[in-house]
Amino acid sequence: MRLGCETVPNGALQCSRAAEFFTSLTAEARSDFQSLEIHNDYPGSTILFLEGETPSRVLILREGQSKLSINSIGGKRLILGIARPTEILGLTSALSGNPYEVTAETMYPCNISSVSRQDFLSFFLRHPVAYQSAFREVSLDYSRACEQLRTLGLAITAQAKLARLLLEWCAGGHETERDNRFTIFLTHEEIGECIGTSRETVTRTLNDFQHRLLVELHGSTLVISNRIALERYAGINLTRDRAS
Amino acid sequence: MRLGCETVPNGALQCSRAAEFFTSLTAEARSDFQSLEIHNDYPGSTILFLEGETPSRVLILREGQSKLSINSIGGKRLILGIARPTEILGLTSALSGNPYEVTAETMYPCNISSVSRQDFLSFFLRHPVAYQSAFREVSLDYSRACEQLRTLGLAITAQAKLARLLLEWCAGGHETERDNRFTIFLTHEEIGECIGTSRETVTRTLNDFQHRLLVELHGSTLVISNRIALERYAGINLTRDRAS
DNA sequence: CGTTAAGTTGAAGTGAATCAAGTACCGTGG
DNA sequence: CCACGGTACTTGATTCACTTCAACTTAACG
Repeated sequence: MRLGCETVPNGALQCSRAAEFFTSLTAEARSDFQSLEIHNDYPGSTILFLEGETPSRVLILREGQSKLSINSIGGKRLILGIARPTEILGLTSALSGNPYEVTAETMYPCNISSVSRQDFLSFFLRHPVAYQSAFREVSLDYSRACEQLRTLGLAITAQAKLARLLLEWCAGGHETERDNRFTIFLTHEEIGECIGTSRETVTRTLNDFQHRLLVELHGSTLVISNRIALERYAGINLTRDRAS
Repeated sequence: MRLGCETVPNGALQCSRAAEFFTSLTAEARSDFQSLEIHNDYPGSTILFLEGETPSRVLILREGQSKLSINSIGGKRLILGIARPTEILGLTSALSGNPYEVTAETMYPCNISSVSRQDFLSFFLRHPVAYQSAFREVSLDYSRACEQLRTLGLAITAQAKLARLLLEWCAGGHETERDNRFTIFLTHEEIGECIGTSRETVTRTLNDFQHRLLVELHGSTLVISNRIALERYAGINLTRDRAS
C-alpha cells in the first residue's frame, strides 16, 4: 500500500493548506527572502529536527514530503500531519525561539531550503508585514491541532477515529475533484499513528468498513461509497446511538 | 472541591500565559483599542460562543474565568484550558473569519469586554504591528494544543494522563512560588474532561497516587510529595517500564 | 436540616492492545 | 525465472484498563 520510496504520490494529498506564507508577500519581500535561502537535498527518512530542540533555522519544503509527529520515549508516535511543498517547517519555533513542538522527518527524498534563524528574524524586522502571513500559518496549524484533538479526545471508538480521518483526507484532496476517492499513501501503522490506535486495529476497522459497504479499497485507492453512513460513524455523536 | 461559585480562586492558576496581547502594544494603540471595547457582566455558566459559530466579535476576559472546550453532539466534552483575565477569546477566528474552534463558557460571574469584528479588523489595519502580538497569542494556543495532544495521543494509561495534567498545573503556578503545591478548582468530572477519562477513573487514579505517596490532598490543595515518581508515571516512557 | 451536586466504591462488561502465527507483496540477486 | 529476505498486512486468541452502571457517602449551601 505504501508507494515506492523514490516516487512522490501525485494523487489527493493529505494536508492541503489553504493559505501559503509566501503568496501574500510582495514580490520584493519574496526575492529578499529567496536571497537568504540555502537549498539542500535530503534522502528519505531523514530527521530534519526533533521536538524539544532549540530552533536554529527555519525550513521550507520545496520538493517531497515530510512527516510531522510527536514522539514519546517509549517509541510511541502521534502523526500530526504530512507537510507538502511550499510549507514552512518550524516557523513558530523559529520566531519565538521556543523549542520545536514537533519532530519533522522526510518521507521521501526531499529538496528543502533553509534560512538561519538569525536571517529569518532580521527578515521579519525588514518586513513586519510578514507577521500577518506567519499568523495565518500558525492559525492553520492550530486549527489542525484542534481537529486532531477532536479525533483523539471526543471520538472514543477506533471506528469513529478512522472514519473521521478518512473523511478528512477525502476533503483534503478536493482541489482536483471533489470526488469520494483518494489515494492512501500511508501504511496501516502510520494511519494508526495518526489516530492513536494500533496497526492491527486499523486493519480490522478498515475491513469492517468494507464489509459494511461504507468504503471500497482498490489497491491504495479508497472510495467512500456511503458517505452518509461513514459520517454517522465519524460523527461526534458517540454516546449511545451506535450505528448498528 | 469546587470553590464557591461566587468567588474566584486566587491560588495557583492553571493557565498562566507568558505573553499577553496588550503589553506589547504602544500606549497609543492600547488606548485606541480601549475606545472600541464595550464592557459587560456575565453570570456564571454562560456560553460566550460556540465552536462552529461564525465570529462576529472578539472578547477580552477582564474578570473571572472561562472554560474553553471542544464538544461533541453526544455531550462528551474536552476541556482545552481555562482562560484567565487579560486573555483574548476568539482572536484567531475573529481575524481569519473562520468559525470558532472552541466553545467558551464562563465559570464564574465574569466581566468581559467585547470588540466587534469590524472594529477589530480595522484596528489591525491601523496598527499592523498588532499582528506580531496576535501571532504570539496563537503560538501559545498552538503550543498548548500540542501539549494536550501529547497527553491524549501518547500517554496511554489514565495514570500517565493525570500525572501529566497535575505536573502541568503545578508548573503553571510557578510565579508566586515554585512549590509543589497548588489548588485544584475543577471537579473530578472536569478533570476527566481535560484528559479524556471518566469521572470515576479520576477519583480512583487520584486515590491510587495518594496510596503510592506520590501526592497528598488537603481539601482542594494538592501537594506533589514525590515529583520524581510522578514524572515517571507521566513520563512519556510508556511502553513497558510501568513503575511498580 | 433538607436538598442537590460531588465524590466514592464495587461489579460487570467491553473495546482495543497485545501477542502470536501466518500470508501477501515487492524488490533483489542468484 | 524463481528463491530469497524484508516489509506490510491479516487474523485469531488472550488480556486488561477503562467505561459504565448502580448504590452509597460526603460535602456544600440556602
